[in-house]
Amino acid sequence: MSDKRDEAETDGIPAGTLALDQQLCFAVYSAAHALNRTYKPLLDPYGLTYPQYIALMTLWEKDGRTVKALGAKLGLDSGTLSPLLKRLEAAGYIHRARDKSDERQVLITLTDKGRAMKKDAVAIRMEIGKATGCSLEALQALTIDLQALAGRLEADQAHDDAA
Amino acid sequence: MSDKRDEAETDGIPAGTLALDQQLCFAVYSAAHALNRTYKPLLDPYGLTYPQYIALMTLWEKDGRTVKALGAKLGLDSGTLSPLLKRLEAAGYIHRARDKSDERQVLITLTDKGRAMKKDAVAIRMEIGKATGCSLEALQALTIDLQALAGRLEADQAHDDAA
DNA sequence: CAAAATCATATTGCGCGCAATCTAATTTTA
DNA sequence: TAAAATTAGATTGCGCGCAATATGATTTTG
Repeated sequence: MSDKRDEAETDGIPAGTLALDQQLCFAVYSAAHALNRTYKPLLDPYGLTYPQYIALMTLWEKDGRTVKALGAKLGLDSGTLSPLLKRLEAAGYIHRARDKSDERQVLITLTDKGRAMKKDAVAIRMEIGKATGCSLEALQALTIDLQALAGRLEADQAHDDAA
Repeated sequence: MSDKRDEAETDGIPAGTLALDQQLCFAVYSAAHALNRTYKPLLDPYGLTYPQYIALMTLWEKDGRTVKALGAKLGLDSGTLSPLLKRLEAAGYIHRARDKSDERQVLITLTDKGRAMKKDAVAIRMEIGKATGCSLEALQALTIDLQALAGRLEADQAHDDAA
């Protein structure tokens, strides 16, 4: 009667039907939490959370961004970034200042402490790499696949917004 | 002087040094947010959040779990699950009841509404599949890689706990 | 130039995620 | 069996993430 792979269920929906995408979304969900939990003990000594650390990373790449530019890079809005950046400032990692030429904008710049943290991040990077237990090639391939997935999902959302 | 791929920076840390793992952790972070945002408009009509939907999925797979068993499956503790399950109960998707043979445990069972939702999930599944724009094979490969990554990260954490 | 529209950021409210703590039930052990 | 230890959940507090709203600053329009 029913296929071997999709065994019948009492509700009439084969057991395998929902499996794949559920597995994907659950796998992304689980991997994000697992990474978060791996970073936590490494960042706790610095009083940093994982999202705060990610924000610092983008500033190491290019300092002096506006809140909006940071938000575009991180995919976060001011509702998330404003309080996060206030906490990063209170912790001494960044400085916030209104742009004199356009008072609507707030420029985020690294402090000495924020720049110094970049050197400590090298050790954190090695710990994470060790925890993943993956080769650099495998991590790179996975990264590319994830970027492609996120890119297509975002494009799809942009498409829906236009409709 | 410096290698072509790792151009020197003013702080002495080559630009490429931090890039790879940053890209991976950021890619996982971004993909999780993108998936969440893709699910949101599909789940809003049902008054469900993405984590609530994931909890329902695990109950479709096996109904009548305890809170602890659900937490083990989802990687969540009671601090997250207790209020989430109370909201799922208030929305009419599940029923919570103390186990008569062990009053410490709370058994979570699907209501008729909760079981009926499984049929609607088929349409949601197809929307997500379309939004990813990936072949089933590609999604499956990505899922396996992510499961492997999460598995190794969790094993690493368990190892650290023992130390 | 003044009113309207737009833009950048901040604030509020709600739900998730986690650590820490609390309560009640069960099991261990002395 | 009584005391101690363990277990399952619930609660509290804090930070993230997002929608909705508010506030000023700038730009556009009439």
